[in-house]
Amino acid sequence: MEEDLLLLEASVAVPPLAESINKYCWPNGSDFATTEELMMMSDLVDEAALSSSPVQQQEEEEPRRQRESMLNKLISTVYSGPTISDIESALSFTGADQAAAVDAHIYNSAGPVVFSPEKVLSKMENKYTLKIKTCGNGLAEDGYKWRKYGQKSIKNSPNPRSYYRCTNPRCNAKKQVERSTEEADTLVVTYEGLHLHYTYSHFLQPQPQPQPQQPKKPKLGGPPPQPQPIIMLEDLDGPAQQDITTCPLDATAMAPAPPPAALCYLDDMFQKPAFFEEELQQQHITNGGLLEDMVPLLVRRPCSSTGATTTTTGSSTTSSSPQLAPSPDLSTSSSVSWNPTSPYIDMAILSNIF
DNA sequence: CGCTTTTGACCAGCGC
DNA sequence: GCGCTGGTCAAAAGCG
Repeated sequence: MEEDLLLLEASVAVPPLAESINKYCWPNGSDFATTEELMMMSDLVDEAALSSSPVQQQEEEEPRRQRESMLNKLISTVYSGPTISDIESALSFTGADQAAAVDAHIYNSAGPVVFSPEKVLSKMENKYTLKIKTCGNGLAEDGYKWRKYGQKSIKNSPNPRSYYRCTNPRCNAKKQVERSTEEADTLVVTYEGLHLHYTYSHFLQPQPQPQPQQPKKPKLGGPPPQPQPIIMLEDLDGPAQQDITTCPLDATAMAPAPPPAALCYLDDMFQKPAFFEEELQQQHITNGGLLEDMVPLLVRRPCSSTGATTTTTGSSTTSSSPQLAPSPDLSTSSSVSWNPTSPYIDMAILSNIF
């Protein structure tokens, strides 16, 4: 493919970038570049173009257009889920519910609109299942703080199912966790409902690095949480797992990788640019940082080709202290300390949205 | 003391 | 209507 050669040429022309591109190209050793990786590559190549001479830039203008076209084609090929416009459509309700109007405001490019979470939930699929590889420690973190409110033994399953609810009083997100019967080191986590907030600790509460080790609850007893769990997103509507990702993830970010449509926005957020933090902080102060504040930030902030030096360092200092059920079967949730340097955004939110 | 987990009871949905 | 099953409630206990 000619366009592929352009990418390769760009990486060769700028040696430092070549390393970076190699880092993002198939970082998990697979032979398939995810759309996220493609977008990262695109940004890196854009940098190469910007660092070139004006003449070179002019000469590279056409290849760049071709590349963008190629990326768009690839994205449209790889991703068949909801698009940004779908999301905006889903969020752009002019609800008659005045209570909802008071409680939830979002903005789009056309100005403020009223957003009714209930209507979004009814319109969008708000339940999905994750299969989470636990690396032997039986832990699964997703950046949220959960409170366990029940546990039931399930028929034809040797493992009990635990029920968790988001501790945020304004959030009705829930999840069910049970250990897979097929794979002992895999947890089946079913998320239900939208988080009406983001994980404050990730964006707003910088923590000292390295993060101090938090004491673990005695009943845990196991080894410290280890990074790089493997997760797979499973569509409830079908038995087959979607080929979402098997990328290693930070243990503090046990959440599905975002579908590609969100990638250009996520890429920006991973940088945590000053404007973004400031905006988040301001909105957090004014109304407690609800999801409806988060979403417009995602939607309003289009992909920027400037400053796209994504560094997914993903240091994993999981200091969470989830409590185990009496049986040594599963353990997720609770008391998450999000590593502020982690590149992983609140994927649970985003996966609900996208 | 406040928060979280545990666990039996209760409830609702579903199939027969 | 009845029983089964999954989901939720809430009091008690545990923990820091």
